[in-house]
Amino acid sequence: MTNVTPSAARTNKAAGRTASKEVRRQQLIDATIESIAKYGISGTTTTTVTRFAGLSIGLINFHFKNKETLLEETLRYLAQDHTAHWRKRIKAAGDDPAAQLRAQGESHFHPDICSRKKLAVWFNFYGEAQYRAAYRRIVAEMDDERWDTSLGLCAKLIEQGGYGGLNASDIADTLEGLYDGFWLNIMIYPDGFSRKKARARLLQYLCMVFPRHFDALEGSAGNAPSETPGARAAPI
Amino acid sequence: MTNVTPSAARTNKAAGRTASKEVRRQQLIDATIESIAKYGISGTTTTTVTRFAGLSIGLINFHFKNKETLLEETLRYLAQDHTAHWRKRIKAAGDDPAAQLRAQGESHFHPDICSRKKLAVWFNFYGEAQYRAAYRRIVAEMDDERWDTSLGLCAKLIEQGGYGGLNASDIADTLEGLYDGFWLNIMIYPDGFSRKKARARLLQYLCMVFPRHFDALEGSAGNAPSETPGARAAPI
Amino acid sequence: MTNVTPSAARTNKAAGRTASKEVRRQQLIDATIESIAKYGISGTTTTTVTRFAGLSIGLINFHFKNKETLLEETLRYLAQDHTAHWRKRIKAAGDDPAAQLRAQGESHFHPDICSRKKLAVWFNFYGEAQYRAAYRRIVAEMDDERWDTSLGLCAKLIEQGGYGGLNASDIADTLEGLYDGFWLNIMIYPDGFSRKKARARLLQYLCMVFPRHFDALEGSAGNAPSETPGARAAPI
Amino acid sequence: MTNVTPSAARTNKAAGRTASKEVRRQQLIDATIESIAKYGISGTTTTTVTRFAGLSIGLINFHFKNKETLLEETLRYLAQDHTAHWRKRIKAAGDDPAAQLRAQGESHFHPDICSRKKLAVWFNFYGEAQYRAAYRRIVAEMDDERWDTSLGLCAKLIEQGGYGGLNASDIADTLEGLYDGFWLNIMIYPDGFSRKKARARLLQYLCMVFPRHFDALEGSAGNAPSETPGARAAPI
DNA sequence: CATGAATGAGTCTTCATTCAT
DNA sequence: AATGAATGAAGACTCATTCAT
Repeated sequence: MTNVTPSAARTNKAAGRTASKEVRRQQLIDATIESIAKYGISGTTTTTVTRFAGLSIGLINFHFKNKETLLEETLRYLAQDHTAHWRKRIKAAGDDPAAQLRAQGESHFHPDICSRKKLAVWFNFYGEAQYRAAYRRIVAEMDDERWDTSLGLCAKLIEQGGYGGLNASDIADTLEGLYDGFWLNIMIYPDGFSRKKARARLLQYLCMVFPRHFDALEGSAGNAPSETPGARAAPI
Repeated sequence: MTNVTPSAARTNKAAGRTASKEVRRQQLIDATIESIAKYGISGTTTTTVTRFAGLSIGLINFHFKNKETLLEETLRYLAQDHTAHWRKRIKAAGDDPAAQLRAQGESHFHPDICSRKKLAVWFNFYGEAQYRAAYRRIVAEMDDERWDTSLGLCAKLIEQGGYGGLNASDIADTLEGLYDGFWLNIMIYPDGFSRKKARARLLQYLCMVFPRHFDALEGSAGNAPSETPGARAAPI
Repeated sequence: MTNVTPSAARTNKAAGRTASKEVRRQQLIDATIESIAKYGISGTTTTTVTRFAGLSIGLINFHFKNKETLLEETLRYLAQDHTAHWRKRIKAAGDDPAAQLRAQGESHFHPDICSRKKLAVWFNFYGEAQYRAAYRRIVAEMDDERWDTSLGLCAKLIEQGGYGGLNASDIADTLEGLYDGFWLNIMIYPDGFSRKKARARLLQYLCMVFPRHFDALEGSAGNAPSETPGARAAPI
Repeated sequence: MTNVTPSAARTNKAAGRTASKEVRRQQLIDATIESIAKYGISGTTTTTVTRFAGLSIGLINFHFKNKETLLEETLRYLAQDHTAHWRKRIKAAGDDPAAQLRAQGESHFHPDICSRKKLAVWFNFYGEAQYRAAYRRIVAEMDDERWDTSLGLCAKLIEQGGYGGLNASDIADTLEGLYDGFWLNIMIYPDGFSRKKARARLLQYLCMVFPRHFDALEGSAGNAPSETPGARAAPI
């Protein structure tokens, strides 16, 4: 996401009448993320978005059918952004399924993906998902692919490692829970639960499940300096 | 939560002008939960709430300072409701810390707590938490107590079981992640991820971590009929 | 229509919070007529209407579903107002079909019905009728009843008078044309074509068609002082 | 009016950058008529007009001072179109005043003039005439000439035929009423009142007024097949 | 206590007009 | 000449809150 601050806004304006349709759309989507992160979906108005984008109000309805469409496109962008991220990381991890699973998992807690801003936006959309079919569809598509990939990798590990009683589907479900749950905790308790802790807990879990693939040392290494021992500390 | 259906609404009205302040407040809080579950926080208006409650619009501002206060009271009610539930379950579990930890965990996925309606409300509040300090405070208070209790129980188990490398705080964090993550998945994929599955996955995890306390069989038992094998199935 | 002038508006406001729903609705319909007469349908906004009514903008959407509904109700009111007027006049005309036909015809040019304000409103609706089925339905219902009545009266006169080659339907069509055409001319050329002239021309036509029922003198009497001899004079 | 269909639109575009100012103006006026006929004046935007014309939005403000001017020019075009039509018909009718009057009258109901599209546009402008002096001026100019011509012809016939009590001005007024009234009825009840019927009723009236000039047979001939006997049938 | 009509600030959306290309 | 992205004023509609009854 291009970093659009009020001062950057002026630059956008300078880009002015030349900017291509695609550029403007992305500008508005970025501004929407800023706005939702700051004011929530219900506090996000055409005015807040265009103010962040440094553009005039009329533009939202020019580049998107309406505000609702802008919100959906924003969610879609976030989903594709995330999916593209872990796909790239898996590819970069080589052929080892263990490395791939770890790469996928750690992608969730990478600063580019797991910023407070983006988490806030995600949970705003989750809140609305219950009664917005369009949101659910977008999220489900992303989750399905992620889950399927997860499942495939777990299955390979189980086969490779001869892990007797394990069920790949169970583990994929648990991983999914950890990803989402850690996200929520990072969002609500940024001082008590960090990305680093999340990665460490994730590795610990993988070490426990697939001991012959994940080195216990690694897990405990990630674990080491428990930044905030004791209570979860003050929330945001 | 009292079950407020439109037909029940009429009954409320019949209770009429004599109802005590406390009754009216609870009636409005229940209606707020209904409304948020159905329309989300942003779609919840004084009108939707009072319609669910079968009362007149003027009443919200009579019994609560304003709509915002009503929302906060609703969140507080949910938090206390949940806390009371697991406290009672722990008490009922006797003196065994393992049974207590399990009771606390399973409380999260008990139908009274983990209904689709309530989950929807929770995630609506989480969505807004980012920029509503009042919500964060209410949620944090509840979470802290839960986490502390969790931590204490894990510590006891570690001591009892002589589990070498384990760190109670790590496990409490992971449990917290599983609780929240499973909630999200139950909410978004009610057909793909059930309360039953959530309980099974939770027990599996506990078996893995505290094998000398939780019987592996139990875990696999809860695991048994994987209702929807394969893909996560259609969302809501 | 109650005469709502800006000064009267204040009185409405005084009537204030007590006014019954029916009264408020009529107040808004009256204000809509004022507004359309002054600014046309396209120039009629929620603001102009409520300003004429001396009420706040929010009220339109409280008493009517939306602005469109208010417009339809206004047209319906005008149609019913007109229909009620000629029905009453026919009744007052006794049993003579000639007197009844004349009464119906003259009703169109009675000051209560054929005011510049109301004509302006009628032709605004006619302009939109082409692509608003709702308007057409309302107008058609009124017109059908009027035409049927007209037809029946003409048939009686033909039978009574032994008018050989006449066809009641033809005459009803011609009368309908005269009513509408004279309305348009009165509206556009108030100085060149008056209600009085319209009545006179109507009677002339009736005298020509039904000479044994309508006295030629009457017609020429109504004709007498041709206020603006020569050209049609300046428009509005 | 050139027939501008979407496919023709592309051709216009092809005519492209070389088209003369006059051609572009007419193209826009034709598109305006299409647009008003379909969406009404209030629904006619720069976008609907340019879409019908197959041109870009910027052009309206390039070829006309503003949208209002385009509307006035469109009305002026319609008025001149109509005037030119009956003038040509009168000329073609030879020297007989009766034939000329009839020619003028029938011009109103000629398919080129009395199309549903054009009627719709006329009545849209009449609706706005009340508060748009510019429209009234344009309409009045056309009407005055028509009325004067009508008056002259009637005067000649009265003199020729020795019609005793007749007043040319009265008849011109009545004719004007019939023209406008029949137009309205054709527009609103295309299935119940046709151009053919309108011509027949007009001739019937002329036969009645000027029996020695207009053959009764002709009138009854035009009358003959009353397409829809009985009620006026469904509106548009 | 309770009601619900009334208020008006705030939102989304439309659209005539401008202007850099 | 022509284009169409950009602007922002103005419109319809929503809804928390007030208050007379």
